[in-house]
Amino acid sequence: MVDHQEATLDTVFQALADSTRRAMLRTLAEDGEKSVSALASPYSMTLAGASKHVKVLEAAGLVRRRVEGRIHYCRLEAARMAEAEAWLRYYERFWTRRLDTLEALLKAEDEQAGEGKRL
Amino acid sequence: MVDHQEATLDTVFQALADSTRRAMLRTLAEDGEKSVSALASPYSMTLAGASKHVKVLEAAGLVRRRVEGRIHYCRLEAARMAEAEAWLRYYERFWTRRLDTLEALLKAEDEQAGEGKRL
DNA sequence: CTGATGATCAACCATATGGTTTATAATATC
DNA sequence: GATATTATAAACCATATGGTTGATCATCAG
Repeated sequence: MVDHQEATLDTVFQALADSTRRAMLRTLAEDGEKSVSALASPYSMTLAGASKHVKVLEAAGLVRRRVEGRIHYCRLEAARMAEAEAWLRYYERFWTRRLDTLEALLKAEDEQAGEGKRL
Repeated sequence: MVDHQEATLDTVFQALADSTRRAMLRTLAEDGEKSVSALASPYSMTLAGASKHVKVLEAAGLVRRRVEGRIHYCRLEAARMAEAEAWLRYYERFWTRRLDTLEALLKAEDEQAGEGKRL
């Protein structure tokens, strides 16, 4: 059980340790479903290269694929990030002494990302 | 600036993508300062191997080193995790949506069934 | 000074990673 | 059927990674 979780954290953190893949996840978060070539288009990289990145994300459980004809539609599967975030959250108490700095960071991130999410 | 942040996320996530290094960080969080060999002792690995892991953590800014005589004392530098956690936190809404929905459901049910109910 | 200890460095090895090119499979379109 | 489009697969390449062994350095204890 614990081993499985450790392996999951390995693959998730590994998948996140590449800026192209992180940008792909961000695109999926913003735009919803996208084909592989649509995901690939922003990058100066062959389609085959981008396809491999998508495969890494899929293997990490961060992306789900739905094949329709010759098009592979990808969508974000964010749940897998929960474990990673929980892992990091444990360490929050070690940096929250500088609470102001953190709060500023999160607030900036929040305003940049979540528009009109308030109820 | 953004590039620098991306590079930081690269190295931090990369450093976290190894269970030995994550365990070392946990040890430092629990026990405070530890020497390199003390950090290495739980693992069936040469001291040189463990030393390389410590170096990776140090390069990622997750560990600080204080040399005293021949002993290198390491301590956790958790602040660097804040960016990584902030990055992940953006995606929280994609996995908590189900919880939000559930919560709304329960709240409606609660209001319909029992008045003045405490949360 | 001698020897043991804590740690790094350098060289090496096997495998993984990020990328390419070329080929192939599957599906649209003409 | 012929051809173009979407995507993967396979082979390859350079570099990175996780680990080892052996040498070296610095320091502490006799």
